[in-house]
Amino acid sequence: MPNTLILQLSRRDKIPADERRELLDLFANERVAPTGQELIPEGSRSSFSLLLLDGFAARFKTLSTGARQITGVHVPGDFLDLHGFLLKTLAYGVVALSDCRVMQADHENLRRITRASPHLARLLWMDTLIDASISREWLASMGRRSAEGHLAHLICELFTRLEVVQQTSGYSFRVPLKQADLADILGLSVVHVNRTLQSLRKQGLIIWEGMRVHIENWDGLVKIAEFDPTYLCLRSEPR
Amino acid sequence: MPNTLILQLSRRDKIPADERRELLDLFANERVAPTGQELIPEGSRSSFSLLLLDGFAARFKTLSTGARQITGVHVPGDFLDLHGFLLKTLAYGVVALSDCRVMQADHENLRRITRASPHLARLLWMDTLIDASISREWLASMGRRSAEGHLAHLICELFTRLEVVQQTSGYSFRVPLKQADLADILGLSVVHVNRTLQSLRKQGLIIWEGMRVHIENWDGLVKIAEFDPTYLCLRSEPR
DNA sequence: CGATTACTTGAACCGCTTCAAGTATCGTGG
DNA sequence: CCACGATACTTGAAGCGGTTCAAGTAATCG
Repeated sequence: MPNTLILQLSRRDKIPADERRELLDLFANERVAPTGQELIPEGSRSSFSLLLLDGFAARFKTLSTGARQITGVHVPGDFLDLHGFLLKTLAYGVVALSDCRVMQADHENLRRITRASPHLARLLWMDTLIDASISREWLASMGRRSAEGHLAHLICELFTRLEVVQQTSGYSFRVPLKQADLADILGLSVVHVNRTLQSLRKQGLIIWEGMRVHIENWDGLVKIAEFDPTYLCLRSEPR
Repeated sequence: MPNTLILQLSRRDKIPADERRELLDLFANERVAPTGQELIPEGSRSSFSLLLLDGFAARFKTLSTGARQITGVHVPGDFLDLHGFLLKTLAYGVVALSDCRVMQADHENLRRITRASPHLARLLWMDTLIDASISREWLASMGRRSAEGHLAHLICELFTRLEVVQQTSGYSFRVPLKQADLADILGLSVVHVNRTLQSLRKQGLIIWEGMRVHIENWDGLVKIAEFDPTYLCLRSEPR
């Protein structure tokens, strides 16, 4: 079932059949969470980590004003909280942005297979490093890109990540994000997200209708986003 | 020599003497880099990772406009690019913000000791996870905190991190950051950083003169920063 | 069909940027 | 030892990007 994870990992390194089997055996307790449910509460401790099989989820932090900042978006094949394996206490919550299907990997088992297989340990470590790399790229977006560049960059990133897990068809893909979610991702107000989307539409770069996104002009979008996929580490090499 | 690394790690877990020895043996080729030198060039590949022994360094990305965003600040005892061990190609450069002393750990050796000792592997993995956790907290600052809250939060974080490596005396510490560096960290203009600093000073929260910072009112600073150190994982527990 | 939620639009406002100039500090060569 | 240049910091004023408030429209759903 967690084939999307295998798709992600094998995009970055070769994974022998026995390691695939060990990975797949890791997961149990498949369950479904409806849109809006807190999959992992803020500041919680847990004895397992969740793998997202289906849907979109987001890491978030809520400030005292009630403002919410989303610090990461997860697509199928992503771990939601693999860092919880070692950090123990999570400073952030994870919420389902759409209906989600997840499975859990007990930390006990993670500990067992990472001790037994240094290569699997490195692959999982790498997974958390790519996660971190995305956060850094988001920091650059927040700090130094315009609202338009930032949004364009997000669209480029989501498209690229969804392509890896085969959730695109041509330049079209499903993104179950409301404009309010986008606002919390981009650190903008909903009103401005709306206007920024319109600007991208008027330039003939994208079509965003409901939850379907179509990129009309990839090169143009990449250009105003200054999108360079290096940070997503999509080359397969020994890790 | 790399005692600050041990200070950091043992703040999060117990480290047996033999592991300490193995860690210390990892590092070689101590060298000094003057302020402004690029310790690691943008987009580079490397066969070793650097540990910062002394000074301040920063991860940065430069956009086509020439604007620079700093996505992470390093203090003594921090790895500058431990993620390079597995990611291979680094999307970011690292620059010395002050005169720095560094040592290097060959990836070959990292591979050897992480294979031999699962616990050391987990400690190093954890180190990169804390790094990621800081990035996420920075995202929350960038997106949803005011300039004042953001700067206050940075000061709280730097104080806390420097305390771990015993680089504070009371509420005073040395921070070799120019206002231009602060601007690139906070994603603001130099002018506004200047005004925001003045505002914190006028409220009697901090004294920032040259490279010396003194926190006059910790509780007040924590309050406007909404600083909660959970994300720094400062509790010692089995990892 | 009515209620709720998502999206859209307009207008006033404000936080931060930009531009431009001035001051302070410090190292360096004459 | 001072004059000079370079760099960091500071200040003022105008402008813009994004927010906020408020209202209206469209889509969704029991």
